[in-house]
Amino acid sequence: MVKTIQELDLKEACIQAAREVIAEQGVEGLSLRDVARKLGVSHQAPYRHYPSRDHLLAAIMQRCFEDFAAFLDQASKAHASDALLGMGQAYMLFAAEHPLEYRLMFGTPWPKPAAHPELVRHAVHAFDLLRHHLQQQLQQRADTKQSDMLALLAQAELQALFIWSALHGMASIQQANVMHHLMLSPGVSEMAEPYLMGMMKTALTHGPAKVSQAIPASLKAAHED
Amino acid sequence: MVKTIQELDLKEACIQAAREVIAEQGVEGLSLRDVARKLGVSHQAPYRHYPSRDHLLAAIMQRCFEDFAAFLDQASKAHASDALLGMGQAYMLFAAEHPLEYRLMFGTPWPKPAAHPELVRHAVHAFDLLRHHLQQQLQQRADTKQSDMLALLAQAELQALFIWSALHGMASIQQANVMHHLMLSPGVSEMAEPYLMGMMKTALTHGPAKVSQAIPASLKAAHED
DNA sequence: TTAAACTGTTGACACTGTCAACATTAGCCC
DNA sequence: GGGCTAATGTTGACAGTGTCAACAGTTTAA
Repeated sequence: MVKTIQELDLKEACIQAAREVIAEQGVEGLSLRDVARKLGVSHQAPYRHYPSRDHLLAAIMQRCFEDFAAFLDQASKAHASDALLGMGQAYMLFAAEHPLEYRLMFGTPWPKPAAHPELVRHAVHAFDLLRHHLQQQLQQRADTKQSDMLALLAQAELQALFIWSALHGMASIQQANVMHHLMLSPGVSEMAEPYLMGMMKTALTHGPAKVSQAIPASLKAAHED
Repeated sequence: MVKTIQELDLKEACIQAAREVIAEQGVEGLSLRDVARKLGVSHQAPYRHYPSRDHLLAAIMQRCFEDFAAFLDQASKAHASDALLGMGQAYMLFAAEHPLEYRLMFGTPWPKPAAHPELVRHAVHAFDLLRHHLQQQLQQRADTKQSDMLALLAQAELQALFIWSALHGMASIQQANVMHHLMLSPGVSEMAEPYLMGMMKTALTHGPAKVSQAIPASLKAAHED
């Protein structure tokens, strides 16, 4: 009897088939039975390789993070003159070209992190690319003066979180396809992303301004009625 | 026979019960049959008021946007000396105190927008608060010089998108509870939000720097293998 | 060779959203 | 009032889902 599943490797084939289903119907439409049908296999076969639907999803998400990190890494190297800008643009490019993968990584409610430590590791690695790059850059600029290494690292992390926030926020907005509904002035939609990049550059150049921490207790009280 | 559903208004009671279920089990765990059980009513009763599960979800999301917009509006008025900062901090406060509502509005895949125009209207309204405020502020600063009204509006929209991106990105990161896994330097986690506010203020004060649009075609090509 | 592990199959269970048909009630026109 | 219609709620069914249990074949190891 000929095996109909591709290449005799069901575990791998599950991931591939699931990614296809996700590409067709979105994450919500993914069902284990669907991938089983797609592979011409009984509805319980995938269960021999993944203890639950969430575990298969976690495996797919892990792949996405690997691809994502590799893409960012490649971009920062290929664009060495301004690697930071390269990474930023690569981030947005990836989100635009792989909306479903991006959604899977950052838009889908995660399974319990404790159950999927590998997934967490790979996700953190993508962040570390950004963190390490910023740290090196700061260190390079400040190496003449003797600087506190720890403070430098902390600053790099703050910058990384800022950059990540801005990029992720913009990518989310673009993915939600919500700009069409905002009735923006002509051209604004296309300028939003380069504008954001410019603002980030300004902020990173000048550093944070002082803000008065002044959310009044009155608001909190009025709100927790 | 005594009606057991609260206050004889099943349509309204559905929304309330659904929000409770969501608060307990998250959006994914919401089922129409659950809310029916919770209200002591047959599993088809909610169907008389909402044509589908998505319509009930849309109604709830709409409520959330109303609350959210009202909260932002109140904050900008209560904090008139720097209304923009007030709105920003209110945004983060709302996300922190109502994580499930926030997730519902910005983290859940939306139902087809065309089927729920009211929902879109309410969501856009929250954005308009920010846009109008920025527009007024720009206009006020520039009224001595005669400025192009249209360009002013476009600039306000760019600023609004920038602010929204940064705030939404940071809120998403905080909600995902992912900072714990990043092994950040001590104190960084708490400083991330005020740091972001400072960076936003800097960017808004100085305006965007020029960036070289230089994502190379080579990357795109290498990527679409 | 024999026992154990791995991998896949069939069948069941509880659960879901949704459709169809039926029952009850409220309101309204004559 | 009587009767018609719409609104509202109920019961029952159907297909689809994730998951558990029991079974069968195949590979591996002792």
